[in-house]
Amino acid sequence: MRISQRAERVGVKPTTLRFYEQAGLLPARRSESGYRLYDEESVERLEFIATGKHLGLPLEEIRDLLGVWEDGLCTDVRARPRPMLLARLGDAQQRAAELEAFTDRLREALNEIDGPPRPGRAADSCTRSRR
Amino acid sequence: MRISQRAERVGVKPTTLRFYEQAGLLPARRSESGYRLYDEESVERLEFIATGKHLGLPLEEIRDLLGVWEDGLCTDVRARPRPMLLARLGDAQQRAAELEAFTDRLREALNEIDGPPRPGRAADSCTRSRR
DNA sequence: GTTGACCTTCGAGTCGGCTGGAAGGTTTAC
DNA sequence: GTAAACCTTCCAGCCGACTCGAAGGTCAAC
Repeated sequence: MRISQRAERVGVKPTTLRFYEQAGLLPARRSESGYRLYDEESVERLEFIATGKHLGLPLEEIRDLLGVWEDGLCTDVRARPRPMLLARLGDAQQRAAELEAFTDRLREALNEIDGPPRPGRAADSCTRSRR
Repeated sequence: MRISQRAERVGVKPTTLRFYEQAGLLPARRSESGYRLYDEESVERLEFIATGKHLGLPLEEIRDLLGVWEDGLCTDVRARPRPMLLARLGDAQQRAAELEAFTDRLREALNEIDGPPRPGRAADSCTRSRR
């Protein structure tokens, strides 16, 4: 599959795929004439990249993590990715906690908007002070 | 409290606070001579900003959400922020799911690294194909 | 065999989010 | 009263992550 089709199927632009290749995130085979060729594995990688990006990881980090999936489980590299995985795991847990606090705040705001109008709170009581 | 102290106390640079003010995220009172002055509320706002950033929201979005906390609960603006809050809530839930899937993959990789060496898998079986 | 869609590389541009420097005003301590 | 530390505005620069355009090669269809 060539670059345009792959790009379209995952919802990005061909330039982005070229950029990812250059950044070491998405290797591509080449045809005889030099065209990039993508197989199904590239979809998996691109989904992984999308998730990492959505979680706010920089491409460099995503590239390293991809390296862990891709060929990181061989004995000779066993030791290397461990600290990174642990660090990322810690991040992810912290982020999950933040996310929960954040959704709580959002829900709270929604409740205040949607809930029954509270008697003690007139419209003109709206000041800069919160809660 | 002036800009340097506030910046130091929340772990950012004064330039960043000025940038946030200019971007409409962090208003500041001014002294007679024009110095920015920050009260305790600014810490709350900055924590909120930090969380939003950590969740990957653009500053523009964070600014709008801050507007909701800040003065969004008055009757005359009740209707406005609701769709945004719902959208953000949806995002947050989706993100939480992604985060969980991601930590699962991290843990899985750690298990493969740390776990007992599996007999059927020699060091030279390390190929590009995954799992 | 030429047209048009697609591909290549390379280099420059864009955008968000800062970051730093210059030129000058204020405050504090000696 | 002056030096150091801090503040102001303004404007230019940087970094990550794309995004685009130019100049040219490839390939399928007519």
